Amino acid sequence: MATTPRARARAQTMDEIVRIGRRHLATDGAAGLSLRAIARDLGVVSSAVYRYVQSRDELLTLLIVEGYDELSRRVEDAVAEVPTADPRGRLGALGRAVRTWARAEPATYALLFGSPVPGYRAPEERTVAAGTRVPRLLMSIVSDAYAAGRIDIAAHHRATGASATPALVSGFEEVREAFGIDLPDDVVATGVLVWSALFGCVSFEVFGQYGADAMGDPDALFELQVTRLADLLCLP
Amino acid sequence: MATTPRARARAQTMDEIVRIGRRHLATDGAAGLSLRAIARDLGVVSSAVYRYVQSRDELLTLLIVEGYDELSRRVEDAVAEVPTADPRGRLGALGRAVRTWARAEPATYALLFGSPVPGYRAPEERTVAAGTRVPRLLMSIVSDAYAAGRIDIAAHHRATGASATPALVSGFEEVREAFGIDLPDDVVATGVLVWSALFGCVSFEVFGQYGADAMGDPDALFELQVTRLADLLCLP
DNA sequence: CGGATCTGAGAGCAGTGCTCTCGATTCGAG
DNA sequence: CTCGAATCGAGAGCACTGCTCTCAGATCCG
Repeated sequence: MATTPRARARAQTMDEIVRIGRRHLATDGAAGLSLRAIARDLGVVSSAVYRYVQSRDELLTLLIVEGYDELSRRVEDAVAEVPTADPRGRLGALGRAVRTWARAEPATYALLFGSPVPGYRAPEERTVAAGTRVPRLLMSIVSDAYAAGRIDIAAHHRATGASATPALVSGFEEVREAFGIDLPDDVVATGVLVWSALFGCVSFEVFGQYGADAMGDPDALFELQVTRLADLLCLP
Repeated sequence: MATTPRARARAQTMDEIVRIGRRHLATDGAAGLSLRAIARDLGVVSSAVYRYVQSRDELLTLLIVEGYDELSRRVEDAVAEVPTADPRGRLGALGRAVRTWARAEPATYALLFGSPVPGYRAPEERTVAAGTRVPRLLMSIVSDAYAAGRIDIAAHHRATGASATPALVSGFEEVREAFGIDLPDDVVATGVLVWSALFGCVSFEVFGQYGADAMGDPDALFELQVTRLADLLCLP
């Protein structure tokens, strides 16, 4: 199908809107994202933008999906460079990729993992697929290591211990299904914890919770944290 | 000094502004916080509130400080109910208190620990003191346990291992000083990790990163996560 | 009592998201 | 090639925001 000039122009304008939106997001943050400002940068009157983007929230959704995709791509590329036989290295690569991207694109990171934008409800059918790629990859790293018998189960049980596992958590069946993994409950739980903890560390750093420069060497601190998270999974 | 009627009225109005602000924060989120709306609820014209609050950011700061204070009070109360000799119980109480408050006041929690409000810079001299009470308490739990010889150092070193400690992290001297603790580097690092991880877990839950109801039983999941974090510190 | 201070009202400026209408352009079927 | 239909940009307009300014009245205090 020969794309008509009009369709071409439309796609081009659409791209440019998202591009300018990304720039404004990086500059002024999510709350400062203004369709009128985008229209100005586009050299067009404000109402014209509404021919392309239904609303401000629609643009937000576009930026969210693109953000997830970009983060996922970076993370997947980084992990792919480490052999499957080195789960600890793969987890480290994943963590470093997340942190590097978050520091490079703090506004987009905040849009994805920070406070939900009030009044904005992400349409799940458009964002979940993009948003689960990273946790899926993390779980697959754990799953591969477990399947290959490379998780020190004895150590894992020594750490988690029957008495230390307070209650059987229901609902992990859905997690197993959603992520296509087959791991025992305690390993799944630890995986979820590592996932949350990783983003907790990155968020604290990106959002400035550590307070100015309280932590002398953020890089070294993060390396240490990632190592401890791998310890938590008893990865070799 | 006998407080004049005018001073009394002023303090009262001030309180009411903050009270209404808190309500709006819970209802519409930080971005939806509008001085004009507050003025309306106060039955006063918009410019009048500027007699009490210098700007919207000033109000934000007031709400932030109050949020930190409230959270800290809850956490300290919860921890105080557990004897010092039970560090694991104290850590659990701390975590549960944070999570309970965060779920009860998601908007305030987001204001404190979510994406930084764009264009808003928290005046450190007013927020850091309030903001460090919880991490200070967490560190003191760890410190007390360590001083009492109740951290299984052998297990801790088995987990962290010399080879697993990638690099010496400089800057922990400042942390030790700021928190008034005297712990070896690896224990400090683990404490910081536990702190970040705890808020990562809570943030993921409050901000809906787990996706709708993917996790069947959030309470049980959190208990499990807190237990694993205590394991990470090798607490008894 | 009377000057100084504080307070609320109101108008106004610049910005926002979003809707509507109205010409002009472009598309595609006849 | 033509003509109706679809698309597009411009502009005005509505309701809202933060914030500033001025003005009149209330209150304080020496």
